[in-house]
Amino acid sequence: MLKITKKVEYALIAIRHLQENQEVLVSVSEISTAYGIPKEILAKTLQKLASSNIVKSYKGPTGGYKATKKIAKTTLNDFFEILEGPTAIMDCYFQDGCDHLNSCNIRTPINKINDSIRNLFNNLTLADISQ
Amino acid sequence: MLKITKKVEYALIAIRHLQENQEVLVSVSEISTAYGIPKEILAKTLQKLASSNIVKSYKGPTGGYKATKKIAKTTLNDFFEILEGPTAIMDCYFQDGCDHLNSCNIRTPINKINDSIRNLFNNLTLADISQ
DNA sequence: CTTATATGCGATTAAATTTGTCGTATATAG
DNA sequence: CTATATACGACAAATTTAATCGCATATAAG
Repeated sequence: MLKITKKVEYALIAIRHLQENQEVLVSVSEISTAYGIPKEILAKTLQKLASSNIVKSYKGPTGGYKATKKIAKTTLNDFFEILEGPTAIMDCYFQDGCDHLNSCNIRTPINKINDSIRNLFNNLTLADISQ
Repeated sequence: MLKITKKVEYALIAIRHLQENQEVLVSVSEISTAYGIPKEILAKTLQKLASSNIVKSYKGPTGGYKATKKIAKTTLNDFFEILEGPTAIMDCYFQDGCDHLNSCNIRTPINKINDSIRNLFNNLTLADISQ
């Protein structure tokens, strides 16, 4: 439990690679072969990052991806939510429709844990964890 | 991602129920029917908590479980690790044998995130999240 | 001392989630 | 025009999690 997904792992790898090669455009294939990551998954992951302007994409031959200045300022919480949706240790934190609401005796603990984690991730940027 | 498991959820429910009924022994069946939790899973979960002395068990008819004083002092990290093993957002944090070690460019970020989470959970007790 | 009821524990099956693949469309440099 | 890149949706495989089953051990009560 409390594992990050491959999508997030791949996104971190890609972002760091782009940051280390800011002067050129890097294609999905290059990153994919360099780190042994399935191309299609990496492609989709970078597409999500591109639509959130975390990276910038360029189409066509000689196209590829480029790091943006937004990366450093992005919080871990935003980063995770771009890729995976709301940060919640249980679905009932964001969703309604729990069957056990009347007998539920763990709302307070669940909310406290969740708030702590969200607070942690909202106060850590991608720059913070990079060095 | 970053979800807690049902085992942890059930353990939290059971612990809180035991704390609210400290004067009596409570059986698995009682908790199971009160909250609509599968009996066998709840039983195993409480067995783990019992072998870590988070709760105390009594066999035989009229037997059941009882909260202990250790509960309040237990950190979230210990609690999670009793039920789920080491807290790690990626397996490579605790295990060896990663194929990508040479090309891995995210060790620092992964370790920083993991350390942050472990630090958070080591400084939160079950008492802290209960009120 | 037998019986009913509780915990203790391992193996197996079912369900859900995550991961990876495939196919197709669109943009663009040469 | 063609080759190569991103963009996006549907589907399949693999892994993880959740739940079930079966049997053993302890013990209170008649």
